[in-house]
Amino acid sequence: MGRPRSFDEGTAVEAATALFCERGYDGTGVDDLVRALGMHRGSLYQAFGSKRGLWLRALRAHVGGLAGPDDDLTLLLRAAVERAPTDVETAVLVSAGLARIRSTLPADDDLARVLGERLITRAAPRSTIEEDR
Amino acid sequence: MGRPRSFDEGTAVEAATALFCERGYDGTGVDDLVRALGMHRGSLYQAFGSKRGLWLRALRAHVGGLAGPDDDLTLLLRAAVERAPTDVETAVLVSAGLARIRSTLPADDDLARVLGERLITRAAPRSTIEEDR
DNA sequence: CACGTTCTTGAACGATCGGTCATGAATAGC
DNA sequence: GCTATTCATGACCGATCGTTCAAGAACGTG
Repeated sequence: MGRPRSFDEGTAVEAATALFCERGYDGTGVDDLVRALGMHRGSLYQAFGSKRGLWLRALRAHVGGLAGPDDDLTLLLRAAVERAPTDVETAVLVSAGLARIRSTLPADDDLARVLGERLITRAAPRSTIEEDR
Repeated sequence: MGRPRSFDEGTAVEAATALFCERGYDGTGVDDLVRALGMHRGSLYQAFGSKRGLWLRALRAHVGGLAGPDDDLTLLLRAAVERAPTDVETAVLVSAGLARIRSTLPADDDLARVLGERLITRAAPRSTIEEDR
């Protein structure tokens, strides 16, 4: 019973994921989330409890969807570097994500190489995939 | 001429480096820096221009001191993931740092593996080096 | 000693931070 | 139609953000 929700929770989590990928956890304000998700502050806090709650939801979904080394690893990288050292729950989810990717690789120690490659690509001054022109 | 500085710039940059390593860029407030550096806000801004100025100073020093794959890469990792995507100067310094490490490795593509290993270690739920007990 | 210069000191700024709360609207069961 | 329950709405909170600024103290030079 009660008033029905006017937003789709999955869609909201996806939008939050996109924002967190682009600006990181600390770089994303609740106002940004409110704007991007198209919901109001109160609704956001009622649905997800806190900014961190929404972050964990997004990360959990991201990790659960990981299928192989070619997936987008942006959120996992940000989580590992920015949040894992100070947020245990994030660290646990990151571990799970790493395990998922590792299990799809021929050799266990290929994981480090895959992660390193992604990191190097993302950190390039002009973070463009194409290299010509 | 003029009044002499009451702090050592190198020491201040080192203290800032430690803080940025521990809490990241966004996670470190100017108040934190002021406390850790033992100087006042005005002095900090006069000496380094801005929080970002101090960050770039610290990162530049860190990158310049990189000698091999066994060095502490925390600041470089944080810079690559947290700042490089949105801060061109940071991205350039990260590139320089990566190049320095790569040049000390037998094969070029070993760099990715080294970085990935560090990332995995740092992201572990209990970020401890020892594994027993 | 007076002057120009550089650094110190700490109060103050507007902006933004994450989070809360009271009010009202929409639904289901009676 | 009444009640209970859930969600929407947006104003509001204190805290913290990065930054600026006016005043004064410490130096070298004339």
